[in-house]
This record gives sequence, structure tokens and C-alpha cells, in this order.
Amino acid sequence: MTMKDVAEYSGVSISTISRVLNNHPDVREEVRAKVLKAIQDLHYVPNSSARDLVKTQSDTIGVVVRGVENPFLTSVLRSIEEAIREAGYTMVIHQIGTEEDEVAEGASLVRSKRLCGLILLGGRFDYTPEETVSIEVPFVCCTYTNSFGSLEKTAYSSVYIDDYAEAYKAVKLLIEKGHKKIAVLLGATDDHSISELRYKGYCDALRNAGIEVDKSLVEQTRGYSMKKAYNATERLLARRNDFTALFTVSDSMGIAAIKALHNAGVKVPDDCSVIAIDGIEVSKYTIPALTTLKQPRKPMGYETVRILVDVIKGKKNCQLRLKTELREGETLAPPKR
Amino acid sequence: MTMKDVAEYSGVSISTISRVLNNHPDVREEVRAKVLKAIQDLHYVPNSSARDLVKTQSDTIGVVVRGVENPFLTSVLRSIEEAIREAGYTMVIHQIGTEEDEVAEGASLVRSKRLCGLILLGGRFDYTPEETVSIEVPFVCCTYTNSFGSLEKTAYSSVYIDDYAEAYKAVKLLIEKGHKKIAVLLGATDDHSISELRYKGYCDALRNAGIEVDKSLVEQTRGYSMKKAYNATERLLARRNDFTALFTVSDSMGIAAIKALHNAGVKVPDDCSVIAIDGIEVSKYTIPALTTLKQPRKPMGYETVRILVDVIKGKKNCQLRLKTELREGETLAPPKR
DNA sequence: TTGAAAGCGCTAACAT
DNA sequence: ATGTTAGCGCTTTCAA
Repeated sequence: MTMKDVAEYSGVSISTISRVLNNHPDVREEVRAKVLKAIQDLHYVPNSSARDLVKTQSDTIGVVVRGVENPFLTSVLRSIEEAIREAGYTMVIHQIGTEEDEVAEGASLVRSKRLCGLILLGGRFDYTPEETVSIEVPFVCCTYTNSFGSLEKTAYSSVYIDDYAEAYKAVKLLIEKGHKKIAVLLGATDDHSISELRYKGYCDALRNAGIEVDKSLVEQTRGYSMKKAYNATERLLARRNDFTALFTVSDSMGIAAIKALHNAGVKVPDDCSVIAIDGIEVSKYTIPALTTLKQPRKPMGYETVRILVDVIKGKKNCQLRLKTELREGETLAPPKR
Repeated sequence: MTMKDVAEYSGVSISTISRVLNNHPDVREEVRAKVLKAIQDLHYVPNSSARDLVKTQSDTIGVVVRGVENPFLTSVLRSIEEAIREAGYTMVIHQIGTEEDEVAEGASLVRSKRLCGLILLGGRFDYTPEETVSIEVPFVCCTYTNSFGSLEKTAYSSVYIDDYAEAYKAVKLLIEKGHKKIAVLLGATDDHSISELRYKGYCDALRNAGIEVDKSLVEQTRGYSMKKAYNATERLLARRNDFTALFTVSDSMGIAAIKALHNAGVKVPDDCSVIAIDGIEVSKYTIPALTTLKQPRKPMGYETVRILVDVIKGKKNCQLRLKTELREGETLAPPKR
């Protein structure tokens, strides 16, 4: 079933079919109707390979995401998908594992599928100009920006929250409640990731309040699974049982940590307050509901696509910083001791 | 950057490049090495549109999923993706909204991308032969089967759990604990969906235990979001406050229901037991941890792909029924009253 | 073992 | 307003 079949069926040439398909103006209404009917009758669907081949670039935007199992990224992905569709583009998702490199994978995807743009959803913070040139098309980093890298501002776009400042804000909330012994659960303190930035925010919030950072209150999960967060909390508890508050870098970690605290007989929030960053849906329904700084997931996805489309159409690259909003749950209380 | 460039760079013809790319045997080792080097030097990546165009079918498997926001489906998707990659195929995901029709979308995708096979992840249970012929390639229903439809067994494949029997099992567990007033939370009782099947299992488990089905203990959420489940539980509680156990058709609903019960002062499991079906990760970490029948998500994804690939290669269609496994949480107790 | 050449289905420039 | 035709980059006969 090709354009040729449709052409024969409706008694016109294939160029006319093409014109109808692409909404070109110069087709007689009568002919257009006839062709449309033929397309319907034959259940004709254009071959996108042929279409992409002849236009040396497609209308396809690639999204490279490291692991769809992350519920936060999943919900951003959802809004990216909506936005791409609304903008009239097609999306192709490419999932990668923890070890794979999103830039290399993305660059390969661009060439292979002749993408017109690329979205990196949850990636490294330290790209170099050398590696990103290989991407060749406009790209935007979604949920993060090039904090540790050496990219020119004009070379990429990003939509992100200020991880340092937001973590600072979260910890400050704990301090304002009266907490002094505040533990933190994070991926790692020195991996050039979101964790490192948020760790800095944690440290500075403490220092600016005159509290010294105590390394034995810092626990690294070495991964983002709930299981690892649970185990890390157990390690933390084995070492220290006197902290009155806990800051976790993600909601998932927060939920797992609360469970570990609970199982160890530590009541949240009475014995220990907990605050996190993300604001995924399920953490509204945990008991107690998690207090968290909610990332604007929907705007994040929509703005990412808007900026990408703008850059594709010739506008300048830009970095857009979004703000979180406190979603009050039930995990905050003043310290008892 | 095309094969032509690589050909010129390495001083051979494009057919030779093609042979190297496709691992054809008759290429001199020396020439093969030269070509491979050229490909590396030039960072050449084949244009998949051109490749797909010439081979009238691609090595691409399409996955149509209704809403990635469903955490259960998301984790099945993850294993499908792994399995497809391991089998040497490429995956294209197509998300659809609640109102769209997966069969029509899938059929269109097949023609548009010349797919060699299709996976429907979470779809309707009532396909007719007339609509599925349009799919044209082998397809498998993942997480469900054609319980309400009229498809011949030879016309499709599926990998699923026995929703009726598993719901029966869940409710039986509650009955064995001594419960008699058992409420149920589901999407709808008559929508030809997973909810309807599980509702039947609920009814029969009660009847076989000599308990009459009480309609006022049946609450329909009319959707699968946590918010709707929460609100439905509130409606249920407003109507009845004497049930001692609750069966929910999904983990997400179960978590939301527990929250609603908790907020209404009903203690889980002391005042009310809860059991669900799915076994997603987060429900291990809620307080109390949800008792649930865990679906074999990983095997489900892998078996789906294995069967699809088999059918693509000429084997017969088949329906594979998997079993759940009880994951004991902390939401089951005998009734107090 | 290698090269030349004919399409795969489509778009767009050109011709009518 | 409509038809003819030259590719887009690749695979695959067929010839050498």
C-alpha cells in the first residue's frame, strides 16, 4: 500500500497525493476530497521512513532518559510527551542504563534517526564542549544544567531548578523548626551530580546558621533505589541515633528512609523530621505524608519542549531556572530533645 | 555523512561498505578492517530511514502503552525494553491517552514504521477480529488477554495473570483471616476491564464462602489515579463504617485507600485489613507495608518479547498465563469485631 | 571478493 | 492545478 496505489485508485498522479497529504494549497477541492476518500478506503498510512529519508531531517525529537524506573523523571517525561505532540513533532524515547553515556547515545540517535532536536532527561552535570559538538542538533538538558562542565551558555539549553538553593531552603526549614542535628541522605557528595549540589546547599545552610557540618550525619546511598536508601538509613542509624531531622535528596529516598526510621522505632515526625525534594504523587499518600519541595514537573516538560522548538527554529539557546514550591506534608515538627 | 563518504574515504565501493555493516561473509579481512577504521574515523552512523525503506520491514517492535504514569506498567515496560534490546530488535514506544484506541493507533504505527511486531501494554479486553486484522503483524497483549472479545486463540498472543482467579485468591485470604464484611475498590464493575474480572473473583470468593455480595461495599473509582481512589474511599466510608477489610484492584489504589482510612481514624490493619494486586516497589516501603499479590513483572516483559519474536519467526500464537506471588506486608489482621 | 545498478516510498523542483 | 522526474541513503541482485 503506497502512494502509487492511492494515485491509481483515485485516478490522479502521486504528486497530487503528496500535495494533499502535506496540505499544499494548490489542489482543487474536488480532487482533494477524492484523494482523501481513497486514503480512507485503502487505509493508507504514509511510510515515515521514506518521508524522513527525502527530507534530510525529520520532525522527530529524541529523548534520552537514564532509567524510566525513576518516578520523578517518568512524570516529567509524560509532560514532555504531551508537549511534543502538541507542538506537532514526533517523539522517540531512548532509555539507557546507569553505565551508558547519554551524550554518546544521543549523538548516535541524532544521526541514525536524523533528529531535529534532542532532550536529555536526567543526565550528567559536567559536559565538555568536545563531547557535545557531536550532538550536532539543538539540545536541552531537562531537570539539570551544566553546573560542573565547561559548556558555553550559547552552546546548550537547560530547564532546571537551582539544586543548591533548593536544598539550602529545605535544610533552612528544618533549622527554623529548631533542629540542629540534621542528617542527610544522598547519592554521593562528590560525583558531580545533583547530590553534590544539594549537599553543598545542605552544608551552607548549616554553616550560615552557625552549625558545623558533621560528617557522621552524612550518609551516601551510592545509587537511587529505594532499597539502597533504606539500607543507608539503617547504616546511619547504627552510627548515630541522636539526629532530630533528615534531609533526603529525593522523595523516593525519603519514603524509604521513613520506613527504616519507623522500623527502628524512630517516630516521624515526633522523633525525627524528614524533608525531601521532588514532590511525586505517591508521597502525598504515605503515612505520614512527606513534606517536600515540589518540582514544577509539568512546566518543566513544557518549557523544555518550548525552548527546544524555539532553538530549532533559530532562536538562541537559553537556561531556564524554575522554582520549587513547598508541599507541606506531615513529616515536620520541632525537635523534642 | 553517508555510505558514499565512507566508500570514498576507504577507497572501496558502497556495496562493500554495506557488506561490512551487515556482517556479510565475503569481504577480505584486510578490506573489512580498512572500512571499519573509516567508519570510526568519520563517526559514521547508518541512516535508519534509508535502511528501513529498502528492507520493506524493519527490525522494530512497537509498544503501545496507555499512559506511562501507571507505575505498574512502567516497570513492565522497563523489562520489555531490556528484552527487546537483548533480542536484537529496536523498540519504539507510543503512548496514548485514556480516550484513544490502542488498536487503531497500533495499526497506524505498524504501517507508518513498517513494524515487524506490536506489543499492546495495558489495553482493552474486548477486541473483535474485524478491528485486529488491521494490525497486520504479530502482536501480543501484555498484562491482559482477550477475556471479553471474540478473537480466535490463533489470532493473537497474550501474557497475563488470571485476574479472576487472583482476585479470588486475594479475597479468600481475607476470608480465611475471618473477615466477612469485605469492601472492594475498583475502576468499574462493568467496563470489560481488569476491574470487572477482578470484581467477579471478589464476588465468587464471597459467595463460595457463603457471604452475600453487598453492593454498598462496592465502590467504583471511575479511573485509576490515586486521587480518585482516595475520594472513592471517602465515599465508601461515608456510606459504611463497618467493613473490616478492603480489597483494591491495584497497589496505587491500595496506598491511597490506606491514607483515606487513616485520615478517617480507621487503623490499618487493626480496624481494617487491606490487600491489593500488583506488587510495585513503593508499596514495600509504605507504613504499613501493603500486602499484595505481586505480579511477575520481569518475566511478564521477557515472555512477552520472547513470544512475539517467536511468532515473528513463524511460530504459532499462544496465550501465556503467569501466576502472582503473595508479598506479605503489614496490612492483614483478623477482624476485631 | 568486489562493483554497478536497480529500486524501496516519498518530496519538491520543474514542466505543462 | 496537475503531472513528470530526480534524488534522499541504503540493500541486494547481477555481473565481472
